[in-house]
Amino acid sequence: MTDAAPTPPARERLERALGRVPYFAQQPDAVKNTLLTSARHHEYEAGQIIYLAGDPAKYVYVLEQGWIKSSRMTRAGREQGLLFLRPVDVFGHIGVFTDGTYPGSTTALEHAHVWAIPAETILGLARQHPEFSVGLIRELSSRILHFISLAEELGLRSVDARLCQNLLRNAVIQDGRMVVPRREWTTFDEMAVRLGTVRDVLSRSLKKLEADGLILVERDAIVLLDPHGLADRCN
Amino acid sequence: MTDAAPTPPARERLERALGRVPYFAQQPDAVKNTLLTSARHHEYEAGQIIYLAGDPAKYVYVLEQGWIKSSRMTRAGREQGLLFLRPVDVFGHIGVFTDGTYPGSTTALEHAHVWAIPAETILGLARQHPEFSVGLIRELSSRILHFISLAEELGLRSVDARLCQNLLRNAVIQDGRMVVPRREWTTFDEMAVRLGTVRDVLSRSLKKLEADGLILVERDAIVLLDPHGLADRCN
DNA sequence: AAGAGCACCCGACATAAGTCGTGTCGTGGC
DNA sequence: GCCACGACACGACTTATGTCGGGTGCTCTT
Repeated sequence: MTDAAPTPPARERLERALGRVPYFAQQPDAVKNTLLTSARHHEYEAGQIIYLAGDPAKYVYVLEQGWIKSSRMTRAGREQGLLFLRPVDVFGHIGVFTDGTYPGSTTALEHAHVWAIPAETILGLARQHPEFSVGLIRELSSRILHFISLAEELGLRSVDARLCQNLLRNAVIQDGRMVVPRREWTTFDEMAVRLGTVRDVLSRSLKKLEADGLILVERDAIVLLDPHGLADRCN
Repeated sequence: MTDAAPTPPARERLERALGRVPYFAQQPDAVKNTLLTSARHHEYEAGQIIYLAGDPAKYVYVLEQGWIKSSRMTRAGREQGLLFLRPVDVFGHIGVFTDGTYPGSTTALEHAHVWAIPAETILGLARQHPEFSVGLIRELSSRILHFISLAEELGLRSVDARLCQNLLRNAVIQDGRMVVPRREWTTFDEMAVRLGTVRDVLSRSLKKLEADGLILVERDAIVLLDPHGLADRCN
């Protein structure tokens, strides 16, 4: 983790990053300037923990580069993924607005650049600028939507169904094929965490889908051969 | 469902109800007056549906009296409880701040009185009054905390563990005993919905706990004989 | 008093999910 | 080339969870 005051080039990067954050791009200059001068740059290596569940929530973060996950763990070591974040997502704000501790742990999945904004700065802006608050409200609401879906899936759907749904949700078109790209960190273990299960079970599920000709698991991608058939199994 | 303009006595009831809503009591008079004049009273019978998941989110509701549940269902009829609300909780706001449709269905568990506030009123207040927005932000954040816990429980904990946790969480002291009160609508089916399982499984879990001397299931309450032993099973 | 409906019980069962031990394979360091 | 390691495969197994069909007792109605 490195620390640096936002010197001109850094400030530019931050400005560009913030500009891509939904609802924050159209904030008045006063808000933007406060954010620009208060944010500090941090860097994390793959696997490094940014904060743990229960840590005091001193900062709200903006993810400039790299993927990050937020999760909760049991003593036994099982892990439930809560969010997988990519640029330019905001994280850490929930803790700031509730009891002052982060609700989940956050880990860098790959080399990541983030901007840390002090909690008081955010709270101050929210109190003074309605348009900033409304942006936060929208951000928080859409996150609730995400967690409602997560709870529904975990409570009502089988691992197979969740897998199919996740594949379809993360699919992109790549030279004519429908694929879910796999990064270096997209191991079976990580995918299992995302689905709320363990590697073995996920592996079996994938095999089953592959045997049924619905998908093709390659080193750097999962090819969706039959999106329609996959959709059928989401029930 | 009945409709009535807030005549003086009604307005008083509404005022009292709003006064008990966290973060809303200390709103400036302008905010309070807007809410008081725009809210309409509705009544629902036990089992009646207030809105379904996907309905256009025209109102934000304040629950004045009675219990309400919010849930999602599969085609097959299985149901996952998302929230169990009691006076004076707010509901329906998520849909207003996202895509304009309610994310879950809401059902009255018993005879219920609610106040419906038009979505535009809420949006307008949020844009104009920072202190109102901050109240909403806190409300939304604490709801996120709830859903994170729900997701964690569903993903990482067994039905037994969830049951123990829920019993402890809902326990109250009643003439010296630690009990979870049962209302008329607290059937095994409803409890199962809350835990994200089915009646039969819940029934077995309860039997097991009873056989082990940890609890006592009575008609109108579940007595926690050994809270410490229950806590051990929450792992 | 009979009948209907509901809440719940119970045993048998099928399937889903998680665990464990071992083995393979490719990669990267030395 | 050798070795260590991490990612993944596979089969055997246990346990958890959900489903089904039938049965009991209670309450409310008529």
